[in-house]
Amino acid sequence: MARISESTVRRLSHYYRVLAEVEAEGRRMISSHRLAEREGITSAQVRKDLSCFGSFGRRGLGYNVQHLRGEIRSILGLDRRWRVLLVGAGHIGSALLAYRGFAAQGFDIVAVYDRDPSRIGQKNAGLVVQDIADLPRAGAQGAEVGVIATPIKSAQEVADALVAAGVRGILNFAPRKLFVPAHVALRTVDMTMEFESLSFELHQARAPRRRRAPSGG
Amino acid sequence: MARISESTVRRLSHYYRVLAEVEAEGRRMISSHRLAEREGITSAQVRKDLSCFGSFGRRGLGYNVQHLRGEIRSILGLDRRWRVLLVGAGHIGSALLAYRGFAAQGFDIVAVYDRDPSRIGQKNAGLVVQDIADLPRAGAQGAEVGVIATPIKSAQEVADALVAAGVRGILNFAPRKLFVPAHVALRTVDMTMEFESLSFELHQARAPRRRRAPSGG
DNA sequence: TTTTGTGAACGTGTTCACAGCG
DNA sequence: CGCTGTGAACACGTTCACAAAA
Repeated sequence: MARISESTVRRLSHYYRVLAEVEAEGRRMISSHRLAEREGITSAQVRKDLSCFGSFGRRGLGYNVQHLRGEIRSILGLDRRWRVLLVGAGHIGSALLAYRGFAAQGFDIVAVYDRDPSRIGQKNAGLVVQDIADLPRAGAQGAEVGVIATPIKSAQEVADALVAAGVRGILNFAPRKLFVPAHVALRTVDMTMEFESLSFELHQARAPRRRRAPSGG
Repeated sequence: MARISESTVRRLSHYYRVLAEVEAEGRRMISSHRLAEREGITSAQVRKDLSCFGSFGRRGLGYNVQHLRGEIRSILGLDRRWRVLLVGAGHIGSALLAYRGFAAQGFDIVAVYDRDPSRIGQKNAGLVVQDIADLPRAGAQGAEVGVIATPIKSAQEVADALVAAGVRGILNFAPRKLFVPAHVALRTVDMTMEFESLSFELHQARAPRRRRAPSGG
């Protein structure tokens, strides 16, 4: 199997969600064209993405919704459960704990850690917040994934601890680049960056081609 | 000025944050090489990105940290404030309200809306949650940005309402593709997708090149 | 005829490599 | 000599266009 691009995987995620909707609507088949339409991309892109993993469609008919959804679930590894360690019981951490969507997709938060003594021992969404000093023992829990929801300055340190605890993947919500060994998968959700990117576009829209003088031609 | 790629803008965000750190460390100058190192990219990339907007460095010396940071702040439009409407006072919405980082970067949430009667009228981080039915009047508040922190099924409808209310940019936290007019900037933060992308990579790492038979060659 | 699957063409973003300046 | 700024080379992802299958 050829190398799969990050963009393809992202779109697979989208297809998966669209297929859930389409299945709920009661449709049995869907063409690459319709699938593309709902994602705002081209049908060729859809077919190319799917062809990385096999031939799931039938010429002249399209794709069987239920079957394709099952295939993508399997490709994305969503047909199994992942044990997750959450570090940081602040606003974002609490939001993640409360969000039921992750459990629905196979991610079970099995432990929560924090550094703040006032949070340690508190119960949050059914889990008792543990001292981050106990994290190294977490490997024994068999968790494969770590989520970092701490302030920026602790993020790299926490990442190191998670790696030492034996996780194979990290989802980082702190807005900074983290360095992890090659065998550890890393994804970063950087809301700050999205805000700034939005700010850039809004700013550009007002003054699309300024050079030096604000009043100049 | 040539068209700026999305990736360049994202990296600008990163440079901006690194420069803040570097400035706090008391350094006066920084080379593209050092800047790149801290972001895990190449120095050519840094220079190319910056050259889209001007010549901020000095050959043989590098870039003045404070000056470059100011330039990027201006490029990203962070030297002004943006008025933000938040829709959805659930877990994510509350986390955003409580997060002080946004205000620090120029984003002021000026109003919060929800559909749930049990939330409407409640005070959240100093703001009274308003009925989403009152959103159309929001245009009068002069808000330029809308944040969608609602469940998936309401997201498109809320986007339409925000556009009608006159926002020029939307930051979407609901995991689905939204359709907005061309003059409205849109960014989506899709945590679910990041989880699934992580799941894919972890899954792949286990069985990197399977075909059909799990036991076959 | 409809729609997939895919090589080829195309466009965009990244890296290289070096001229030019300090 | 050190480091920036940048055209040229390269790699990668997207779109086109069509043969093959239903």
